[in-house]
Amino acid sequence: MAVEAQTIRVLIADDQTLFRSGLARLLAEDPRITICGQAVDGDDAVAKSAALKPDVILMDLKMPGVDGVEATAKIVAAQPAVKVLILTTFDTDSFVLQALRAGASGYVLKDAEPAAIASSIMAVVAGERVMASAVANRVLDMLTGASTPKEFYDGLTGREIEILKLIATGKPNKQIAFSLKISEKTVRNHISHIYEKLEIYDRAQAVLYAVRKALVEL
Amino acid sequence: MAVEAQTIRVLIADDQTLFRSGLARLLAEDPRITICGQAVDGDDAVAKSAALKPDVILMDLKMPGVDGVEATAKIVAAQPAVKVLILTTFDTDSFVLQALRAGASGYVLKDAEPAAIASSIMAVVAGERVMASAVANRVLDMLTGASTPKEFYDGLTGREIEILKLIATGKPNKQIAFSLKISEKTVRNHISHIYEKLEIYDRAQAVLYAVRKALVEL
DNA sequence: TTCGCAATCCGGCCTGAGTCGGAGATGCTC
DNA sequence: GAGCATCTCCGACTCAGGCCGGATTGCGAA
Repeated sequence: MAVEAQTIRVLIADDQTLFRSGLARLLAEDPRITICGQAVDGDDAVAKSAALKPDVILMDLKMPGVDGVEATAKIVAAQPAVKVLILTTFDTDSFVLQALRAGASGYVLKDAEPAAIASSIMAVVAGERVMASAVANRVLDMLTGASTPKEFYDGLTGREIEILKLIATGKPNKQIAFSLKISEKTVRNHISHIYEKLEIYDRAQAVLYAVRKALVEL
Repeated sequence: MAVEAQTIRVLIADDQTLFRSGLARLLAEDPRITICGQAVDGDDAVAKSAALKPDVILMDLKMPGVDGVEATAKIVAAQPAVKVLILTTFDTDSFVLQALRAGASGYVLKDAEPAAIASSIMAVVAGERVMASAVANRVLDMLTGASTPKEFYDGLTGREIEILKLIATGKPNKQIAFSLKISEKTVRNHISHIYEKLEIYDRAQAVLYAVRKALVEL
């Protein structure tokens, strides 16, 4: 008990058992850290967080069912004192920002050194925000750039992103127009602008762009 | 030395440092197993395999540059005695079969229990083939079904899959026809058949199908 | 051998998609 | 107020994409 009061209590949320176990084992070697539990998906993370009241949650973004972003939002809302540290493979570009908006204290890449994870945990407990370098620049650009969330999708406007998402679900223009309650011609104009900005030529490439940027679920 | 002669020497190949380290730590606890090295990509795996001569290689499928399938083929060709055990997240459906064709001794899922990994390692060393259940049925169907690799992609023929892959890279029909040295009309006919079999209506959905089935890289 | 299937090709037909030019309505910024 | 960006709409045009019918070759199974 006296020991636990001094160590950081960490909850690991990741759907891959092997990764979770390995990470738990690695972190357990650090005397400053205690693994207080493991969660296999977003719902489980929310529940275990409430029950175990950890200091820090290591949260994977891509999980079945309730994903990391949603789980982060719920946990932060219910327990503001809990720090959420996102674990990402980095190929899910856009979700990192969403997670930070949802209240995460930072994120680290899955191919970081084990020691770096421990350091990051200590840092967020101290109230700092931790950002792995690669995406950090863009995040900082967003924050310093007078909160303009632009230029993240190559200058697409909100409406264009909205339409791009619908394209990427396989919907034809007519259905897109119906969904957004606008004319089909307008949809086509938007799409033309999208192609221009992304320097692509047709729908198939638009779908690929969208999945690469993780604008749609697979 | 006497100890090493009795333990299984394992090489881990995975691009995620954290996963690799965690797995190494987990396996190191099993007295029957010794981690003799780690590789960060396919090329590295081939090189370290030649240098370290491990008994078993745990090989991730999705790695930057040379992927697991190619590395497996090279290693099996150069060192037939080495057993390659594929580690997969399971969302890369098609590559599992390719890896097995390339000479892998089996595959295990990344969300398996740590103990199961150790058991699998022991099994492949003993000359067995290890298959995680989920995909195994289909693999068995293929083997028992008089070696007909059909019905794996909803009944698409080889040619159709070939064309579907090209669609999913964003190529228009004309370029597909040129690549395959066939008429564009023929391409369109094949595509019609693809749509029929997959119960879809256009290119965008075909692209989505392909990325879901991991027929194309992102 | 006959049958079926895969793969190849053709031509015609129709629709969806994408381009172009123009235009009105907001709303923000300088 | 002028300028700019965004969102909206329209008409008209072109063409790639998708569908249908029909036909040939070759291969493997019945």
